[in-house]
Amino acid sequence: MRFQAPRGTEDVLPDRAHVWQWIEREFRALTHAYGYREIRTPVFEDTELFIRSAGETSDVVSKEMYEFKDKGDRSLTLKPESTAPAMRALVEHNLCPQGTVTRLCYVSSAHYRYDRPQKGRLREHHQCGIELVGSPSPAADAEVIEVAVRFLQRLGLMDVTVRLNSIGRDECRQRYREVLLEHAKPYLDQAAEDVREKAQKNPLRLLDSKDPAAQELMATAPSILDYLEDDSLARFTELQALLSAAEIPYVVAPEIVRGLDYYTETVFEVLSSNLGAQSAMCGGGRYDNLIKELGGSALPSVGFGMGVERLILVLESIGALPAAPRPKVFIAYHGEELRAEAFAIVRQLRAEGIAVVTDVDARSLKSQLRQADKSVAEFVAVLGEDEIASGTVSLKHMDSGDQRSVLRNELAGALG
RNA sequence: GCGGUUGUAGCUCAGGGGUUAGAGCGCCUGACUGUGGCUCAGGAGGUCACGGGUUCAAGACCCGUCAGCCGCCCCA
Repeated sequence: MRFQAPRGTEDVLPDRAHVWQWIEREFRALTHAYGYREIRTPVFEDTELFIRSAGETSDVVSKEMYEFKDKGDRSLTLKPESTAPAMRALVEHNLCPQGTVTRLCYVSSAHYRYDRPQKGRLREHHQCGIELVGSPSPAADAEVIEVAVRFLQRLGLMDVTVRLNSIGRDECRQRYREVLLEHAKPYLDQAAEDVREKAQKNPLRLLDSKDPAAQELMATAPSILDYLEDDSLARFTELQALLSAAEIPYVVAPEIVRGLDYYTETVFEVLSSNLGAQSAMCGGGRYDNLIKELGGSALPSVGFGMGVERLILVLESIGALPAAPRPKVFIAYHGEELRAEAFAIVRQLRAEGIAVVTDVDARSLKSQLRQADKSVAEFVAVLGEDEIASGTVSLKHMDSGDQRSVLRNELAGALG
């Protein structure tokens, strides 16, 4: 019986693992510089947590949850997103006392959504993200967006542009929905059943529809920005000023809407043309009501999530993946009789923290050189009868081919 | 969840009813029995995704399942 990885999941193989390590290392370093502290939450949560936060009618909750009952008859769900779990933990452990601001991040956290897989869309995927809790200031939004952009730039994506919008507060959205439905009435009257249903559930969805007829209609639709409350508009304006001052490239995109119900005011995303239909690399926004909804105090907050698999696809498409780390030296030896002697050298070098590979099978010297070549080790040290006699090794630099004789007790230094 | 498309060696693919299924790359061994990459020679490696059916005969045709990909829905 042969098995394959479950549908929509991917193995990270050794040739790629260093890329993940690099992304995680860079993300930790950057978020640390901004004062974010890592949080790790369980892979599953009470199902109700996601229903309350993302919203009963959201696609994530209504059709994409990995929900199951445990042996104690509890309804649990593999987390489809990380904001709600992080905020659950924040409330549970009182991580953000009234009047303070708390910065949290998560690194390659696993997420599960039961959807039809395609390139860039998996049933298990990973996100790096941050949450800035406790501030209503547009400076908080600006900081979060800045972290996302600086991170992508740091990885080598030099032309990233943030797409930015404000969807206001509930009252504003309520009014705008009606205006939008009215505008779309002629279109909806002759639209397909599922389109009408979708419009009924969430009229804002019409805005980013890919249907040409809908797009044409939306081009002449009133903008939500004209319906924002005065204070929302003022905050949105100030956010743009802050982004400009920080030299964050952005465009206002009134059509963007997010799929989770908890978003308020600022929403944003970063797209890439290298991802096909699943073009969003990063998405986020403000959620001023969520924490209260989860039983905490009214803490206005903002955050983003970034898809690691999608990020890697983009980096790969522009040739920006880092080279694999190289072993420092391959210890080759001539014949099985010299293996113990070779291993003694190997042990000594490793004890000094040097990355060393060697052959366990005592194969021919030619074979060992080939192994060394494949391992991309920087050096090969050859140990044979002659070297034993003189207390040396023959040290070969693999890139140049230069070879010289080095005393055994000077080997570690010669590798430097 | 809907529509389409593909599945043959580790990888990229050829073979589209007729003996023991092929190529390139990769892998292993060898070409002065102490030296990688280049070249040459040899070798290993396949339940032709899986299960059923049609046929004298199926890798090929039909049905189902599983999986990948493309689009939609949605999203990271």
